Amino acid sequence: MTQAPGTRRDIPDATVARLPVYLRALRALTAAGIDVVSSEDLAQAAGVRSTGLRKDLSHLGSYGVRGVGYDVARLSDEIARELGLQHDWAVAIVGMGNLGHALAAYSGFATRGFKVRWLVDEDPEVIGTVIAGLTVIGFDELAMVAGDGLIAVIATPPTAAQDVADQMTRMGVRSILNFAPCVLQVPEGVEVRKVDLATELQILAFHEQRGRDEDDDAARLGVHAARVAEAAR
Amino acid sequence: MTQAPGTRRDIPDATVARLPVYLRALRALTAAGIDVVSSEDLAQAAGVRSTGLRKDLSHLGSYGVRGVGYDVARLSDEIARELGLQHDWAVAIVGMGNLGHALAAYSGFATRGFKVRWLVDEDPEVIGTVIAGLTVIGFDELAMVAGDGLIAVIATPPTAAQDVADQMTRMGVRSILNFAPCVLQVPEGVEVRKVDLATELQILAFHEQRGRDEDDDAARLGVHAARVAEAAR
DNA sequence: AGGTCTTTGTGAACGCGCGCACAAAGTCGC
DNA sequence: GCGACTTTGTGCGCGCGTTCACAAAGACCT
Ligand SMILES: NC(=O)c1ccc[n+]([C@@H]2O[C@H](COP(=O)([O-])OP(=O)(O)OC[C@H]3O[C@@H](n4cnc5c(N)ncnc54)[C@H](O)[C@@H]3O)[C@@H](O)[C@H]2O)c1
Ligand SMILES: NC(=O)c1ccc[n+]([C@@H]2O[C@H](COP(=O)([O-])OP(=O)(O)OC[C@H]3O[C@@H](n4cnc5c(N)ncnc54)[C@H](O)[C@@H]3O)[C@@H](O)[C@H]2O)c1
Repeated sequence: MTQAPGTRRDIPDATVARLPVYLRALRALTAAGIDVVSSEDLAQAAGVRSTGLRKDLSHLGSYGVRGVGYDVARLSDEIARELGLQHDWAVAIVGMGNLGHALAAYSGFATRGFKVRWLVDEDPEVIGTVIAGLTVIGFDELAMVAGDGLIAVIATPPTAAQDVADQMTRMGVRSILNFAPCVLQVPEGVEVRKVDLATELQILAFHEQRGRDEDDDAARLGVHAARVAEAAR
Repeated sequence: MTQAPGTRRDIPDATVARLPVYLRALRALTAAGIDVVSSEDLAQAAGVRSTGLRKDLSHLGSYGVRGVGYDVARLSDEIARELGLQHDWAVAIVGMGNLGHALAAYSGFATRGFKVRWLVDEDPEVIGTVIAGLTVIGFDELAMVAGDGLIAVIATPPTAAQDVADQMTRMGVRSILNFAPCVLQVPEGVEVRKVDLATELQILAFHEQRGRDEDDDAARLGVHAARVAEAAR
């Protein structure tokens, strides 16, 4: 590695998006009692090519041992550090409907560096109720307690999402995960990631149809070939 | 357009991933009573650049009118056709826990070309119960009724996901949306898309930390500059 | 009917990310 | 200790996607 400690490294977005997958695979290896892994095996577990994995890891320094592989614990720590997961991040879920309930009850956040700390809604009927051990609060209350580095999850209807995003950014939130199927306008410096299930299904539908059309083509070509053969004799 | 009707067009993956967003924006315009839109305005609504939007649309043919813009209804139809949304697609949700319940109750699928037709679980306690108007069934029952073009949504714990995927592919499913945080191995020709919330949050955490570090750097540089200034006088 | 003006569609340049090939480095056997 | 073997780290080329610049096409005004 030619990287001085403490120096800012610019890691490609594509690599950053894969680091969580590597981290998950590494945790699974730890749980299985494996403490050294080759790039080939780890790549297999993460569903990528080994050469790509090595290039990704090279961006955070050279923590592998040639002829041996990577120390699972060491690499886990390095990736976690790079992702900023030494400490838990506080999460606020906004919109406690069907989806908000499921998210509040989800145990997968706590094991991966996040603590759902606030549940927020607008409906006076919902505010004050207890969900998964947390009392639902309103925006005014959140504005008073929200600290730096809070991550907001928007699970309101799309009609309310922009308004919610505006309020969150006003109180200093710079990271938003949006489940509402709509485009959010946010100020410079605020990062939005979206999860859109219907969009995912529509992409699947496109390929499903394409596969079906290709089958049709194959059938047509088969018929055509048969006709040619018939005409030829 | 230099494209003969009925010819297979190869549309870039990146474009396919954006078509659903355009379609959603177009539907909103229809609802607002707008029937002609410029690439500039549509791009704004979709959160992309107008030049990129036009290039995307050019892949499906030239349906715009120069000097005017695009006919909203016409373009909606063309995109829906391209995505294979003339008819609804049947969806089976596997794993009726917290997330499965929320998905089954979600109204956003029906309005965007999908019909949740089967709810599947393994637990005998859950099989036979009615959720959102549908009776939960087991795999054996699904295998008997599942038709061609079925899209499977996996909402089971990650430990069960691979097994579920195997069973689904065996019964001919070629499109899977996976919510379990794990990598799925599937045969050639089967398309898997994954939704991993913890991964999304970790990507946000990375940028959040990076922003924080940059603030630190700015502060440090400020201190440094002050010291330099002090030393200079 | 002709001119102007708006907006589309596309060729070309650019940058990024992926895959390949290979050298460097370190381990293990003898 | 030395050689063979394993596995990492990286320079390079290629293909894809995004952006830019501009010409073509049609509407609208006079
Ligand atoms: N349910 C799902 O499985 C699912 C799946 C994908 C996407 N989504 C999307 O997630 C969002 C939530 O879905 P849902 O099914 O939970 O909806 P829901 O109607 O059940 O719940 C919405 C909640 O948001 C609250 N809310 C409304 N406006 C608010 C505001 N301004 N501030 C704070 N809270 C507000 C409401 O009081 C309600 O509790 C929707 O945008 C939906 O499209 C849901
Ligand atoms: N709850 C959330 O908000 C949330 C968010 C993100 C991801 N996830 C992921 O989604 C998945 C489901 O989460 P959940 O909270 O609903 O879990 P859950 O434990 O509440 O429900 C899991 C359900 O799957 C069923 N199941 C288990 N094995 C099965 C099998 N082999 N075949 C069919 N059904 C089977 C169980 O009977 C149960 O009903 C998990 O992988 C979780 O990590 C959940």
